Amino acid sequence: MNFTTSEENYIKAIWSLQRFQTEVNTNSLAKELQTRPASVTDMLKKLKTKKIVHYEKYHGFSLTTEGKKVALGIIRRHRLWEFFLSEKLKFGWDEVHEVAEELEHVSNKKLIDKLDEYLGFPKIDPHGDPIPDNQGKIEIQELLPLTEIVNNKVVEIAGVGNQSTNLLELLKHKNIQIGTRVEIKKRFDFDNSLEIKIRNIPAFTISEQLAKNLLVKYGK
Amino acid sequence: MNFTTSEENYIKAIWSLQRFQTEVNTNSLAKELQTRPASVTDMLKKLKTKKIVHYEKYHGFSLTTEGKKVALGIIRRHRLWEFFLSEKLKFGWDEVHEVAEELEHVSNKKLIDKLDEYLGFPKIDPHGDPIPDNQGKIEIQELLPLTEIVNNKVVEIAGVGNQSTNLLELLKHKNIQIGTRVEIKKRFDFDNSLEIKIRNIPAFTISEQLAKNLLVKYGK
DNA sequence: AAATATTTTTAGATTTGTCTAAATTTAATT
DNA sequence: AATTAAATTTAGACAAATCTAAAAATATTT
Repeated sequence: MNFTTSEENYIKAIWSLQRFQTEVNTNSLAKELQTRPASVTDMLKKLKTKKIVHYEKYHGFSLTTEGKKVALGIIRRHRLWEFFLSEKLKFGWDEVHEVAEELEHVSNKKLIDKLDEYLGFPKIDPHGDPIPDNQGKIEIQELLPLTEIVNNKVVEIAGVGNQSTNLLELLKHKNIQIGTRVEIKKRFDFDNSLEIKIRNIPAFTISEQLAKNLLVKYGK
Repeated sequence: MNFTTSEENYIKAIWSLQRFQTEVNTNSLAKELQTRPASVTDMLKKLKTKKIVHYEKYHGFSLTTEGKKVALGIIRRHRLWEFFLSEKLKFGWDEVHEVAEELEHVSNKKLIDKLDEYLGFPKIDPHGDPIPDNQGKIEIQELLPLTEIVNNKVVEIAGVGNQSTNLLELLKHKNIQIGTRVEIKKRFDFDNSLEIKIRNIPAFTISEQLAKNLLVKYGK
């Protein structure tokens, strides 16, 4: 089945929200998509008839098995284009998301599979997120927010909590990237800010807000 | 200014038709876009308010200077993607057009300029059409009479030597149009007639006289 | 130049995706 | 449990892009 750009954006947004909150609701989806709750309700009805979401009015919603499959297809396209933009066209890792948002809606399957092959079947996009393969299989990554890590343990940044320009701008300024190794040196109870240390750079503090959005690989 | 996918398709189609027929009319544009004349009229009104076309009702239309500029931007994106698909992703030359039709509507300027650079600033797309540069400059196509082309090379008819009714009648009868792709299969020295092949039609011969008046696109 | 044919435009509907404002349902609080 | 607050949905409207059918303008033919 084919989906409009708008439908795809809804499906993708539901998928994203489902990862962090089991319960997805109309208001949070509206906020995520920068639209109105009434518009979300309208689209949910449509996606229900297409068997993409389970939905009973006033009682929340979630992606069906088919819906998840569709979502992973969109995520695959998005992340492959991000990889292409970063690796081949030399875009900064903080610039790729926005462009990939547009490219992801070109849904020609052959195009995406050939792009995948051309890129060498990459497993991880420039933000550290796993890229689903052409069967929709995705490697599950165990990532924890930096706030959960004990002091003095070196961990590697492997993802970010969201893709907002504001967050990415801040990370760029602070020179934090995917792959950067950090350790927490001190915690300040006053505002829950953290003093962190990156190799070759003097220690500096970051806000609780930021720390929550830095997802790190947790050594098993 | 930004344009919808639909607007861009109209602009591109007008540009294409303008190349071959000085006079573009509602019906031919409707046919080109596989839509209805009434829809064309609606869109023309819209494009007029955006200063993309000169248009007086019942009296034809054409792209403004601005409209031509926009058209060349779309053509540039289309042809760069075609080149990418063919050169990098190894699509067949007959498959690239369809995919490029979708990619061309992603109008991020930085993306296109970086893609151009990555591809080595190509001048010609896989169909032999020139690619406008980032200033919108396009190399004028060199057209050659079919008689100058070697055997077994597929070329596209892009013009005719003269506009006589007799010639046009003959072309119509033989089902040869602008855009028709032909290749020469055999040459007969006796009268310099050519056996030519058009896709889906059995090969047939044409006179030297006619071949001299068929102008074709010559890559490079 | 009158009649006919063709082309183009208008009028009014339809679909998609959105909105506001009001109504309804569910959740939270007293 | 009744009231208030919050979340969600409905009703009705709108803009974009399309369509059909009919009307209007232009072109062609007799």
